[in-house]
Amino acid sequence: MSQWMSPDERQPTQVAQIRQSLQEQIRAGLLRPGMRLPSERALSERFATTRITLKEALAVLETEGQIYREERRGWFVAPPRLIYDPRTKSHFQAMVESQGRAATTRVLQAGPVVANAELCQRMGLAPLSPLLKICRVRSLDSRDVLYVEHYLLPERFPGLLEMDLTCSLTRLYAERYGIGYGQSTFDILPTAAHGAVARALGLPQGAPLLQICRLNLDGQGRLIDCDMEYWRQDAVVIRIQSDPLP
Amino acid sequence: MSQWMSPDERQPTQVAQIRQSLQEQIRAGLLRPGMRLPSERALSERFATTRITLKEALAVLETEGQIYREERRGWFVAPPRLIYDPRTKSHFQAMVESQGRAATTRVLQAGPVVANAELCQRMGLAPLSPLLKICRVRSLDSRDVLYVEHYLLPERFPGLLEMDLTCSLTRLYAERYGIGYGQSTFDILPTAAHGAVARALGLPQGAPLLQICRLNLDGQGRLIDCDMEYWRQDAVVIRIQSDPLP
DNA sequence: AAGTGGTCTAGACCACGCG
DNA sequence: GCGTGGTCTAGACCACTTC
Repeated sequence: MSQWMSPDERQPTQVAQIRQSLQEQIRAGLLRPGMRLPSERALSERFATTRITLKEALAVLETEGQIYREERRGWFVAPPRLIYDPRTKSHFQAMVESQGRAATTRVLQAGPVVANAELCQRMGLAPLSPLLKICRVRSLDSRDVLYVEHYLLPERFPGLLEMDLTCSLTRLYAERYGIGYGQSTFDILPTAAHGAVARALGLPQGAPLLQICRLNLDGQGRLIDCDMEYWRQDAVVIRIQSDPLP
Repeated sequence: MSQWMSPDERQPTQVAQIRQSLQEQIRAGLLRPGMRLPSERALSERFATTRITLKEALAVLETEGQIYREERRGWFVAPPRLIYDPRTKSHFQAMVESQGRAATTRVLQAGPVVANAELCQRMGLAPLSPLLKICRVRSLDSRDVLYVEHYLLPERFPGLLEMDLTCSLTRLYAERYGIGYGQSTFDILPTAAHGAVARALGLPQGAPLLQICRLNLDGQGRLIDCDMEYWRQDAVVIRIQSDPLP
């Protein structure tokens, strides 16, 4: 019945030892959240190894979300994760502040676009449908952690582009258009940073990300919008409390 | 208002080109789900580069979940993802079969343990509390994709270890102990493979994983168990449909 | 026995950040 | 202009899988 657990733990690799060593320093508080690590060259000397091997250890810690990088600026110790329940629609600012932290929002782009194939499929649209696209970056304690693309049906939101898009879109929907949320669907999956997302969050190409695609319907079951969220994966933990499904 | 999108797309790196090339072959169906890729050495020759660079491209595709590896066996094209709503408590087999796929379960270990610090905290237990630990590996179409550790309160489940633990624990709870689920809490976060998890799923140390920690209460709000799930991150997409929270 | 991925070495050049 | 991370080269040995 009970099976033994691999009797011979093989000796740890250099990568594992370096990872372990850095993790210990972080846990002990010697390397504090937000602090920059020494340069890769300095670390590789200190651990008597090459940069490649050292980078491999950093990559594992990055995958675990214990450290993060800013492109060409260096490696930093990850602050505590934001607790995020995707069902509490947006009010990003309120959610962040209720956890004792500071939020800001920056609009990168806002304008009409033509839906691409993936969006048409997700939103159930006719090919080449027009949409409004709003790109925003949101920060947690002055650190950019979230890049969001909102895709809205233009006919439901006339004049939206002239409004202040740095605040909650949920509030704009409700107060200016009388549109409230009903059922929503979320897809959560890890992915890698590319193009616009990588640039917006200051990540190198290929860095790990947590993607959340939300499809929002109104009280009558009609489509409101589709949001593509890309989180720095060290910055967040998805926490969902639920009663069981029927 | 609208900001231009980085006017000069810098020329793609070798890593990006290799990634692009492999992705295209996969999308076109020339490399089919489950197929093994050529060896790293063969690929690095074909792309006229070194193994390190080639491996970097494979690592990005792995992060995206387009390919996966089996330790020392090679790289494979990822099959379609299982759609998983963590709120539909277990019945792993039923969930898998309803999506037209095949499930199996293997018990690695089952026995009493002493709760570690993390578990005491998550479950709100006194230090050194006794628990029952059940380790299982679950496969999708003959591929091991999920490693689960269940931690149960021993006083609620006398004699459990003598039962057939390859089938649904949910069913055992209900049929043999009259215990059903009430509220549950899920934490979802990407992490890296280590030790027992890596061995159980045949992953190299440091490979990306999706961790889901579930804390299950019964109808009276009393703790039932805590499950630590570790998914191959290419094998699953978390999909949650929900009405908005009050 | 041959071939594979896992691990590691010892460099190099470049674009960019920062002072 | 210096140091940084980002990218890349050209090898090597070992443990393990597969034949």
